[in-house]
Amino acid sequence: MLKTVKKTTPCCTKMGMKRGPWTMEEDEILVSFINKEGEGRWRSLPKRAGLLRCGKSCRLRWMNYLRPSVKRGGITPDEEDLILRLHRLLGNRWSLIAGRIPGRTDNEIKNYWNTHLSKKLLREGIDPQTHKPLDANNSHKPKEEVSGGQNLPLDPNSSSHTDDTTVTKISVSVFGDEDFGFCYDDKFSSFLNSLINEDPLDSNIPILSQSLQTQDCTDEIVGTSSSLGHD
DNA sequence: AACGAAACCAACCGCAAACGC
DNA sequence: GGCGTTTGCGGTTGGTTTCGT
Repeated sequence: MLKTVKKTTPCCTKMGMKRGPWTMEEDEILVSFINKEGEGRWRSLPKRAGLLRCGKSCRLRWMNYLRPSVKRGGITPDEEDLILRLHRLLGNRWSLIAGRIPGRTDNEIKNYWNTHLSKKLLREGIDPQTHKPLDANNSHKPKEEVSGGQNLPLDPNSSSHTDDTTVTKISVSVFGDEDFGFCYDDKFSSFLNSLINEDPLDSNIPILSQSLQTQDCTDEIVGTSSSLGHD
């Protein structure tokens, strides 16, 4: 799987690289540089901008804090509801979830989930990973193990993000042990949109079925997993 | 007022896919 | 097609703030 043993580059531990919280001066330098030169080429950006930070750190700071589109402030109830629904569907695919919530970053949503929502679900007796009642999880092992499925909408173990841009497997066992198979991203996107625009949880099942039925996903289920939309 | 515990969140780390030569 | 580099992701850490005693 891994091509070769890669020399990791602990960029932030390099000599002279600054770490920790960003100062206003650094923020200003980064913002004005990106406004002038644009995003990208993160690795060389610090040098070009005159910052004593690693590229990763600059990118993170920009993406999570400095971008003009980043919305600051508390998560609204609507957003919270959306996060819950998307997480039930997608699992810990924070960037995917964030992509559906304008102005919110994956880091912010991840933090909000870990500090608020997962605890809230636990208080309500719901497993934050499976979104099933805790009792149900304990009393009987779900049968998706038999079919190779998992409790999570998406396989938590294979946490690879391989398929985000090509193919996405939706195993919506949460909604009743159904495996919807593989769908290409545009289909998945429209499916998510339908989910977002529709209301509450229980009504999602027909929505899922309907939207997926119309998307001839089954064509992609068999035989294409090896090509996975590449080339 | 002082202290410790809990909560919060920005930032870091390591991994893997995507990209480019 | 192979290989090195860059980018993006999710998990985790640790510093700061808030809360309770």
